Amino acid sequence: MPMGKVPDIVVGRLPLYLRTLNYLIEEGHEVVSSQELGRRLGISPAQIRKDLSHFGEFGKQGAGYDVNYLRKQLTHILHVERVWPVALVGCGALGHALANYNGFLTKGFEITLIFDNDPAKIGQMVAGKVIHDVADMPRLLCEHGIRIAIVAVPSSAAQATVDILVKCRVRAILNYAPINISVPPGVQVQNIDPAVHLQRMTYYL
Amino acid sequence: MPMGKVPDIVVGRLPLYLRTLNYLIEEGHEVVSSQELGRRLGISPAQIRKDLSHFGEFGKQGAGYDVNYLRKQLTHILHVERVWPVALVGCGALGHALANYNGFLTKGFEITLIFDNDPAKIGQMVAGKVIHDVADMPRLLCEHGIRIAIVAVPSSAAQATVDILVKCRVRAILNYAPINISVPPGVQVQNIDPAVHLQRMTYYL
DNA sequence: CAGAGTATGTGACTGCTTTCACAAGGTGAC
DNA sequence: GTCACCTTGTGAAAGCAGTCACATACTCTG
Repeated sequence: MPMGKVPDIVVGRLPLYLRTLNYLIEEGHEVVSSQELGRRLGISPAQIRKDLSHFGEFGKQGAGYDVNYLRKQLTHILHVERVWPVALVGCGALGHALANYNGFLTKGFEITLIFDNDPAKIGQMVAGKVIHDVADMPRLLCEHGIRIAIVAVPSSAAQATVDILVKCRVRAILNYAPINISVPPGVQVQNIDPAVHLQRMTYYL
Repeated sequence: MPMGKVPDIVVGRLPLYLRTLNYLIEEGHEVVSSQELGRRLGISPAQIRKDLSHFGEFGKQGAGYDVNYLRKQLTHILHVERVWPVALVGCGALGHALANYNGFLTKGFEITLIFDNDPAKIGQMVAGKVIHDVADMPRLLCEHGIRIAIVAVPSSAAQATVDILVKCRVRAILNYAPINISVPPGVQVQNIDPAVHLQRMTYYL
C-alpha cells in the first residue's frame, strides 16, 4: 500500500467509484472489472486501475474487483465509515431542500445543526430539527464538534459565515453561494454554482 | 484571436472569471490586473493571462484589463449575451428551490418550462410557471426550442429522463441526480452531487 | 491438469497543464 | 520628455495526468 501523496484529481474520482459500487451492490453484482466500472463512469479502465493502485491492490487477476470489498476499502479511504455531523447554514429554499435530502445518511453525512439569521425562522422546525440563530454558531459548533459545514446563505453573507466556521474549527465547507470565498490553508472548499456549471456548457452550444 | 481548440479545463474557468468581473463592476472597479483577479480566485496570474490569450488580447500592458470590456468579451465567448430558455425536470424540494432561484437571469438563463410526473403537482404554479406533465416534454421542448435542461428527478428516473431530453435535441444537461448518466457525443453534462463533493473533502480530514 | 481466456498492476511513454521569465509596451510623476 | 515602474502576452521549461502494453496470475472448461 504505497499511499504517499495522492493527487487531488484522483481523490476526486474515488467518490464516483464508491457511488457506482453502491449501485452495483443494489443490482446484485458481486464482482466488477475495471472495464465495466469504466464503462459506467465514462472513464478508461486503465485510469481506474491506476487510481486504485495508489492505495493498494484490491483486485484479483483474471476476475476483477470484489464489489463489497472494494466498497469497504474506498469507504475507509474516504473516511466515511462513520457518519459525520454536518452543519447547514442558511435555511432558504435551497437550505430547506438540503435539510430534507435523504441521500446524505447512507453516504456518511447527517445534517445535525441548522442555522439562519431570520428571526421569523429561528425556532421553527425543518426536517425534524430546530433552526438555530447564527449568533449561537460558535457555541453549538464547538459543542457538537462539527468539522463539516454546508453554506447556503446569500453571497453577501458568505465570506463572513465562512470566517466564523473556520474560527470554530470547521475544516470542510460545501459552498452554494455564487461567490469565491477564501479560507486559510488546511481548510477544504467545494463550490456549487449552477450558473457556473451551465455557462461552462453554453460555450459549446 | 487564435481560438483554435481550447482545452475544456480552460473553458471551465471562464465562468469564474466572469463571475468575479461582475462583482468587480458592482464594487466600482474599472480596471483589474491578472494579479488582482488571481488573488480573488486563488489562481496564478500567469494562468489567467494564458487562459485569456486563447481567445485574444484583451489587456493593456502597464494597466491591466478593462473590467467592462473583458466582461463583455467573456459573455460573448460563453454565448451568454442572450438569455437561454431552460427546462427544469423534477419539481421536488430541489426543483422548487431551483425554480425560485433568482440568480439565473443575470447569468444568461431563465427556467421557462417545468415538468413533473406527479399528478398532484401537474397544473400547479411554481415561481410563476405551470408544472407540466413529463408526458408533454417532447412537444413542449420542441415548441420552445429548448437546448438546456436541469435534471432534478430521483436517480431511478434520471437516465430515462435524459434519454427523452437528448431525443428532443437538448444539448446541455445539468444533472442533480446522484447517478452517472450516459449521453451520446455532442451532448454536454455537468453533475452536481453534494455527497460526492463532501466525500472528496473527508479524505483530507 | 492443461490450455484458452481474462483481468490486474505497473513502468514507459505521450500529451496536456501550469509555471517561469522576459521582451514589448503602457502609465504617471516631475 | 524622461525615467522608474507596471502589466501583458508568450515561448520555453517543468510538472502532472492519462494511456499503452505487457508480465503476472487467476478462472473456467473439458
